[in-house]
Amino acid sequence: MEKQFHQYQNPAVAIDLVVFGYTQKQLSVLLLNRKDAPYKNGWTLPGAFVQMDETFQDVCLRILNSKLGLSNLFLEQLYSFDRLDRDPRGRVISVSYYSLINPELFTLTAGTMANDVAWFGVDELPALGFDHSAILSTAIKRLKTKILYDPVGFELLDEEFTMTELHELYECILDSSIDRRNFRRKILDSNYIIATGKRREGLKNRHPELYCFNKDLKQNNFHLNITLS
Amino acid sequence: MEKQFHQYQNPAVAIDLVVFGYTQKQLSVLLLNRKDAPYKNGWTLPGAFVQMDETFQDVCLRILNSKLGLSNLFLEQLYSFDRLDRDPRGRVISVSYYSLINPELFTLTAGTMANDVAWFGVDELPALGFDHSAILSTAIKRLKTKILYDPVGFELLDEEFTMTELHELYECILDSSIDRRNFRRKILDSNYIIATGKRREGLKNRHPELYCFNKDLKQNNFHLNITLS
DNA sequence: TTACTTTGTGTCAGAATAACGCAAAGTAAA
DNA sequence: TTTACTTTGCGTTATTCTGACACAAAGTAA
Repeated sequence: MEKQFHQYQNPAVAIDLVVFGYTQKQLSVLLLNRKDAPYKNGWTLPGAFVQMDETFQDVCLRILNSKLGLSNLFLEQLYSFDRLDRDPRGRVISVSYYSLINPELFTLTAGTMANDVAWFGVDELPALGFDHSAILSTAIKRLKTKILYDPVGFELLDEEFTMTELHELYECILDSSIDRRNFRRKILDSNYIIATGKRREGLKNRHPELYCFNKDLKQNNFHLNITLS
Repeated sequence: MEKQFHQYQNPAVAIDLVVFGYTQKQLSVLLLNRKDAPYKNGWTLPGAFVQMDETFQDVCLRILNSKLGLSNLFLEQLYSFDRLDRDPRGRVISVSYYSLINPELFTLTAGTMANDVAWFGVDELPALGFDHSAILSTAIKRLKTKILYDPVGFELLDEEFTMTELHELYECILDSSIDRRNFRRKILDSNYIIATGKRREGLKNRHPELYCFNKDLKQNNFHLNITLS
């Protein structure tokens, strides 16, 4: 150990999570109402400090565990934030991750740190503590570009979904309208989404076809090149 | 200040830099020969610890300053690395950045921490200390995708360059051959690169046209969609 | 002068794409 | 069941984009 490890104090390192969900045709984010200062009773992204013996992934799972009944979910590093004054308590560097889940598969429970935990539509966000608005913007921007070249959207849907549901998801995230028929063709041409042969129950006669993510497909070009309008 | 800031020790945070250069038709990386343990006399990426009052950018410039006569250069955050055992001295989180420079515009000088500093072609790399091979792979992968949709390649060339030089740069970074005539068409169609009207001196008669980056152009789609072979 | 390489520009067939038509299936209400 | 309407699945077509390649003028080296 050299001087860095003792002589100087190190910045604290936190993980902040942007958990995306999709319900009622709306992209939502999981926020947490803080029980303690700073930003007491204010909304922030869920987060936690990185302890000496924890990897980023450890911390992510710890956060998710204390706020959700978690499962194996999509998790990707987003960006690291470093503004000196981003935390009023002192120097805290934030390494942010984002996650995609289907909210209907989980039940929310506020952990010990929070008064409440809730989904907010990305268009109806409250003011956020720390620099979490900047983190969230970065996450939304990343998601918008990511779904165009990487098949990650399915993480937000049921395992089986209709083409219309997938289409609405893309229109919602990209915040623009996409021609229904061209979208279908591009999605199916990619071979990443395949028909299950099944149709959803609960309607009168026949029902729209169900599709699912093609797990067998590893190496392929998924580049939607979607025309927005 | 709550318990995080005193009761627990925080991981150290370091910045590691991948400085790319391009000379003799080869993509190179700046490496540093360490004077002290760990990895004494071994090669690593240049790096430094983040002090309490420094932003990431501050640290990047500090590193570059002590190793190069630096100017305003392209600098972008790459990824944050967190393996518990990535530094034998103890827990160190690394936030990596990468930078693109034209090596001919700078002169290297080894700082106090290093025996030597040198350029290595990305195909002739020595073994690297810490997890720096992983950082470097991440940087190369990022660069390969980035030049396809963002006009950053010019950072590696002179302000004025021939179409052939740009073409060779792309073939070198992407490690594949690109049809010369289709490349030219796509580059010029993008309007990001324009002819200067000038021709390079020093040859017998007439010389190939010079081009430069179009600074006036802010919002445009630069998507090369290059066919590799 | 000759033989060769480099550079600038064009052509063209085939692929990809945006825009849009249409009919069958599903739904809701009388 | 009939009627009016919406949703879903599948085509068609004109246009643009792209890859592959030809060719000649300019530059270079003997």
